Amino acid sequence: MARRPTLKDISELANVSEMTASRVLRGKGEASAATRERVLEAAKSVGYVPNRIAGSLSSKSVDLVGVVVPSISSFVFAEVLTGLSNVLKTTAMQPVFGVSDYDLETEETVIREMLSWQPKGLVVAGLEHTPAARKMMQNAGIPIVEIMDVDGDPVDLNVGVSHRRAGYETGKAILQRGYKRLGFIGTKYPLDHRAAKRFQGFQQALAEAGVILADQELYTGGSTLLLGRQLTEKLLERTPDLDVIYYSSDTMSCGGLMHCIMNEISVPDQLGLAGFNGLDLRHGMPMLTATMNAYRFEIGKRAAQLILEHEQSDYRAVRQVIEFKPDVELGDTL
Amino acid sequence: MARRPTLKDISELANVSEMTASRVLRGKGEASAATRERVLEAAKSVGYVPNRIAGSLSSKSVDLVGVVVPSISSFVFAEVLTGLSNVLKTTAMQPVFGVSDYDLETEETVIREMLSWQPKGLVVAGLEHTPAARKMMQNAGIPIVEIMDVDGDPVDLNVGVSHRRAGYETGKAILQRGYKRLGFIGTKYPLDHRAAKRFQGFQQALAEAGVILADQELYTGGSTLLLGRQLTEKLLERTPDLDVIYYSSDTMSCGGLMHCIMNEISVPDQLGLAGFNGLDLRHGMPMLTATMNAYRFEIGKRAAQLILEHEQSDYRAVRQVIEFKPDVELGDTL
DNA sequence: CGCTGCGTTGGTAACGTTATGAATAACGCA
DNA sequence: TGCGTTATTCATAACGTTACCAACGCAGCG
Repeated sequence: MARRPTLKDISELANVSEMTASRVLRGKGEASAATRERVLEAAKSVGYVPNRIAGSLSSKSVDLVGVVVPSISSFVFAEVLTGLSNVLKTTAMQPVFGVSDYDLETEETVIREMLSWQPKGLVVAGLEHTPAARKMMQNAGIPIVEIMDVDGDPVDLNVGVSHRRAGYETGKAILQRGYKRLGFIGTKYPLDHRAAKRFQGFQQALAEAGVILADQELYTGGSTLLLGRQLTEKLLERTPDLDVIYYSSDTMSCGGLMHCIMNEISVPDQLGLAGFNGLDLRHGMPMLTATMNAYRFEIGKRAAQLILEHEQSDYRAVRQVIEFKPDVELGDTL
Repeated sequence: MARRPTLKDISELANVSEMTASRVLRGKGEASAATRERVLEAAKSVGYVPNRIAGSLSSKSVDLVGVVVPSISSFVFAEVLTGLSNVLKTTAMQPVFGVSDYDLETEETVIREMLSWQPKGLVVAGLEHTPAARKMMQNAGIPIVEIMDVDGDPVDLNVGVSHRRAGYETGKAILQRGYKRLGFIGTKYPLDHRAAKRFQGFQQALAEAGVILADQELYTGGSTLLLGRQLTEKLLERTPDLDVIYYSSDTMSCGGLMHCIMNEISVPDQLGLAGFNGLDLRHGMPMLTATMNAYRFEIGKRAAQLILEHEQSDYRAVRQVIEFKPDVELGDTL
């Protein structure tokens, strides 16, 4: 009653060796119809569930893929995970998730935790890690895919977009549309390295055009519509002559749009708005906000595919970079 | 070079037994400062990562909690996972996720997969499962927490809200506000059992008041703002005299609100709107839509806590139900 | 100086499964 | 009927770690 049934129980019930039972249950190798029948019957009767831990230890192979992301509450990573999971579910692989909370020390712990399960591959968000984490990943002997960002020095495989480029291109597009008084609303670094890179790229575009950022508003924590509304209001109160705002996320820029609608600020004439991510949310809004797609779903998919492609026993890092190069989408708000 | 270092390598490097090395690395039991030093040094020098598979097999205990949800792209489950992960990260437990895609056969496979890792507990969304899945969960000998929904017969532990009640209460609230011509926009069952239950509860409230649903629009797939806008438009075109619409999700009702704003339909006078979930999104909108909170975050938290509380070697199902009973929040749109 | 006790350390045997190659049974053919 | 083959089946040894208990060495004490 108490103990979980093991292969041994099955084999005794079916009057075969453990080995034969194991083969029948896994569908590997030959077995006579009669034996197969008896084993299957025995397994069913006791509700046998194999012990993968023992199996993996013995076969030295695990059907797990580790995934480490900074957060799961954000849409961004939820979509990456969806892409990943869509690919993996066509195989026997199972994803194991860990959350780093935008903290590199936590990330190191989570990565160690993941690797200790000897997964077939590891997907990690971002290119910034502690030296110890980097070393572990280098020595892991499995494909490591760093995702989202390509601005940096990857350990092994790398799939993402250039956030520096995203900020730069958006900055240029804004200037090209004739805006002069630029504002910025974004997260406080150094928590979010990618947001910081977008800001740097943005600043570079301004610098090249000899334009100075008129004002900015920084926040910590998640992006929400409400916060976007509130910070837009605050920024405009302080600097009423802004004619465009660049947000570090579409959620925030849509919040900004809400503020404009509620206060009859005409977009994009009186105020232009631009965000980042290419979120679906934008399509429900009264106006389509400007953005640059972050290819979240595709990145997840590609990361999973890379791991499947590189699955082999003695793996060595290959340092392949896959960069998606989205264009600025002006929408109706620039 | 090729092989991953094992405890044996460490023990040879540090000139101690494997047992001593193991104890030092786990911080269990005593060891002299000198030995500890040498072992730690050796482990660091070769970048030792323990093999949890072997460890778990030996100690017969795994620090995993299985989680099976229908989808991760939806906010709803992302928040549940956040709550869960927030609690688990204060412990040594690690969540392992599986996605069932709203398909019971897939769910059965995923549950079997999860259980084969001998997790400390299993969290599953919903109360509807295949008979085989139910049986596996009953025999698992670990705490099983069915979440989201309490309208049904749980295998063991159960945390959620009554969706039947949610639909019923919302229906009553709508009628109480004096609305006469009621419309409904929701997902096509039987995919989403919970949405179906909300609809049933809603219908019951109408029936009790002798009111007949004036019109409805059903859809499959995820809820988005855009779809909410489109279906609202379609429904109103077909039945222009509707004075209120109940949506099976806040995402959809917010989309409906967008439609109203863009078409100068006055809310809540000309048209009332009500949704479900208590999504954060609502707070960024020009008006706060009516809703009923689904306690997503709390459910995740509570599920994790239940598993921690019931963690013990020979576990027997206890059949405890924890029901959250949110009130209808009228917001500005009813 | 020998004995007791405690702080350390090590040896051995699991844990439940699978890989491997050997053993057995069954079969076909001459 | 006997032998070579092939189809099944099995016994054994891992896999890397931890639990359990025995053994060791040293300090303190009589």
